[in-house]
This record gives sequence, structure tokens and C-alpha cells, in this order.
Amino acid sequence: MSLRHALLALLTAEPMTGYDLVKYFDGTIANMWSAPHSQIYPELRRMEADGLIDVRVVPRGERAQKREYAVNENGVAALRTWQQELADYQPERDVYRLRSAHFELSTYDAARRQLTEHRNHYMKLLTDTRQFVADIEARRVPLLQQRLKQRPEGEHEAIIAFKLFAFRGEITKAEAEIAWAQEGLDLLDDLEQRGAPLFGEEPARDPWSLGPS
Amino acid sequence: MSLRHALLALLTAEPMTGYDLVKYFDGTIANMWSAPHSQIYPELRRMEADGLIDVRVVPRGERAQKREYAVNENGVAALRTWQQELADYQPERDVYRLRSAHFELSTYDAARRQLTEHRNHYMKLLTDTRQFVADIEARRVPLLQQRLKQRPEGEHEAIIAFKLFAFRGEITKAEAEIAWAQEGLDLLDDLEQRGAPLFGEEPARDPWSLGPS
DNA sequence: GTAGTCATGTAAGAGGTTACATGATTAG
DNA sequence: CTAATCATGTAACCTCTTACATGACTAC
Repeated sequence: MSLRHALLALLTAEPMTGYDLVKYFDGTIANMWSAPHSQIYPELRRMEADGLIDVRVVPRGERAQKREYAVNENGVAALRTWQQELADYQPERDVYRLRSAHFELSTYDAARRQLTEHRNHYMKLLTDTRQFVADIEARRVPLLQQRLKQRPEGEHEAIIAFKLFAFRGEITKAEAEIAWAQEGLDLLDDLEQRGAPLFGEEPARDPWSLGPS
Repeated sequence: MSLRHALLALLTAEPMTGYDLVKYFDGTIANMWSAPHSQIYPELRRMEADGLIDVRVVPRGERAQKREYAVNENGVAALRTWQQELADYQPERDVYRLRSAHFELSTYDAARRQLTEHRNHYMKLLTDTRQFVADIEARRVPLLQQRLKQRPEGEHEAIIAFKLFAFRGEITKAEAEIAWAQEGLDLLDDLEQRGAPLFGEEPARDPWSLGPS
């Protein structure tokens, strides 16, 4: 049910169309939550049907229209309730860690490619998130400005502090992943230099060939 | 398709029943990959149908039977192929980070409960994983012993090194999450002491009451 | 005998991915 | 006029969660 809450939370900053929400989910927040438009539009319709958001149909140009959604009191109540519930911790699924645990089935080359990709991915995330944190600190983020306008000044400090806190979590995580990937690349260099063989490096046997039986 | 590869990877250590695999997915590996039995049994049947694993029906007791699966050459080939492909990085979904970004909708109490839970969860993970790393280093892990028996001694070093590497990744991640949760708890204390109000602390207004319109 | 573990399934439904599909508007 | 952007959908398919279901075996 978190897509619903992610959408509600974004909409509390200001009324938006589905298209706007899609764009936010392609931006910096994508590392906390994301969804394709094929998931967002139907969910907005359901949220509307459930009475959590209100729609305003706005004309654009001559013929076209767009649907602008706003959170209503039920929506805010749903968000509060959500925050009061304790989220429990489910088992994770980490493809990259799973792969790395079985690199002996890979080749030095492929393992290195994967870890380099891992490092690059989290380096980009780190750079983007650091920039975004700087933008928040400088009050340069339009969505945050809108959000603050909705609330009394006394709450501004906490609102900003929580946004920064969340993104610092992403930064800490990215740094940890970069360090881990680097450690892996060093390990691969070390093992290869010392001539450690991998099963993955062996030429695959044709299952239908007549091997020594 | 990673459940399939997680199962194949476990089965390369030694032939196992679905039940055995379920148990491994409840143990330390649960933090890399996990699945309930309702997912495992049908997947094993599909893998069998796809010719990646072979079955041996073993009697147990008088009447009962069990199905013991073993990876065959096609299965090994599938694992190698999987390792050769570069896994791409998809947007993540992190409920805890999402919540934390909107703690202003929560109460100090509930936010603290959540972060304490976060810290406890990763502290347990950290302790368990450290213990497991120690067990691997001491060659005390039965599954790993079985795995090593399958392979020539020259490969042992790399196999062990990759297992340790993967679990050190989990440790690094757990440490990062613990530090983040602690930072959050400190932030909450600081904000509350300085009397910062939260929207979530305000009593909810009954949407149907006649408020000042 | 009975509780705990071993062992294996099915099924409904939620959530997510990928592809298909369409059309208006705006900036150059 | 043409490309990019704005805007909103549907549908098939896969994955995962949760619940329902069953029965044998083993240790006490």
C-alpha cells in the first residue's frame, strides 16, 4: 500500500496531475519510491474512488484537459494513520549481493564489470543526492517551497530536517555500497594476480558431447 | 528471474529438497534472497520441467516420500550465463526512508518507535551476519563444506573469499542503517527539546464536524 | 497421544514491469 | 511542419504475499 502513501505525501505539497507525479518519481525521490505511469494513473483513480483525493479537471489549450488531484482531509488522515503504524521488516532481495556471493561461477571480467556498474550507479546516486541536499538547504527546491507555504512557520524547521535526514540516509547507503564495490574490485585484482582459478573461467562443457564418463 | 538463480546457486552446494531450501531462505541468506515455500515448490517444478534440475524421489519412513533436487549441466550453464549478463539497476522502494522523509506527519512517539525498530532490526542482522562470517572463516558452515567438496582445492580460496565479501556487504549496509537510525533518534530528541511542533501531533479534525468555514 | 517438525502443495489477490496505444500542445 | 513534451490510459505477464490445506514422521 506504499505507492498510495507516496502519492499522497507528494500531493500534500501541492495539487498535481498524474503526469507531474510521474516526473517526481523519475527524479531524486526515485531512490526512495518510484512507479511507472501505468501504475500511477489507475492508483489515482482508485484513491479518488476511495475518497482520499479530490479532482479538478483543468482545460489545457483548446481541446485538451488534465486532471489535477488534491489531498483532502481523508487523505491527510490516511497519511497520519500510516505514520502511526509500525512498519515491519520483511526479508530483502538483493540481486547484486546474491550475484557477488557466487562470483566463482562468473569470470574475472564479468565480475569486474558488475562491480564497476555497481560503483558507478551509487556514485551517480551519491552526486545527485548531495546536490539535492544542498538544494534543500538553500531552500531552492520548488516542491519544498510549496510544502512550506501550506504549513505554519513553526513547523518549517522539522519539515526540512526530516527531508534532509531521509536523503542523508540515501547518502550513507550510497557511500557504503561504493566502498563495498571497491573492496570487491580490489579482491578480484588480488585473486587474479595470485592466479586463483574460477569455475566460471573454465570453458563450458557441451552437455551433449561425449566426455570422459 | 532471480528466485530461480538463488535456488540453483544453493543447489550447486548439494542436492536438497524444497523444504531444505525453505529453511535456508529463513536463515542468514534471507538478507540476500528469500522466498516462502508457496513460491519455492512451484518454481522447483518449473525448473524441473525446464530441464535445469533433476529429481530423485527418496522414501522417508514407511509411507512418505520426499523430492530431492540436483542441479544438472543445464542448470550450471544457466548460472554461468546469468553471471555473464550485466544486471541493470532499477529504482528502489524503501518504505522506511519514505516514512522518515515525512515524519512531520507523525508524532515524536511514533517516529521514535519506527527508528528504534529500524535500529534493532539492523543490529540483529549485524550480529547474525558477523557470527556467520566468523563461521565461514572457521569453515564451520556445513553448506560451505559441501560446496568446497564439489570443487578442486585451487578454487576454495576464491569461493570462500566471495562468500565473505557478500556478507561483508550486508555488514556494511547494516552499520550504515544503524548509524542513520541513531542520527534520526538524536534529531527527534533535539527537535522535541526545542519544542518544534509537528503536524502529526495536532489532534485530527473530524472531517464531518462543522469547523470554521 | 500429542506436539513439533518434516514435507508439499493450491489459490486469491496485491503489486510491479513492459509493451501497446492514443492524441493534444508547444517550441523551433 | 516536425519533434519534443504534455497527458492519460489499457493489458498481459510476472513476482510476491497471505491464507488455506493436508498428511506423515519423531520425540516425549
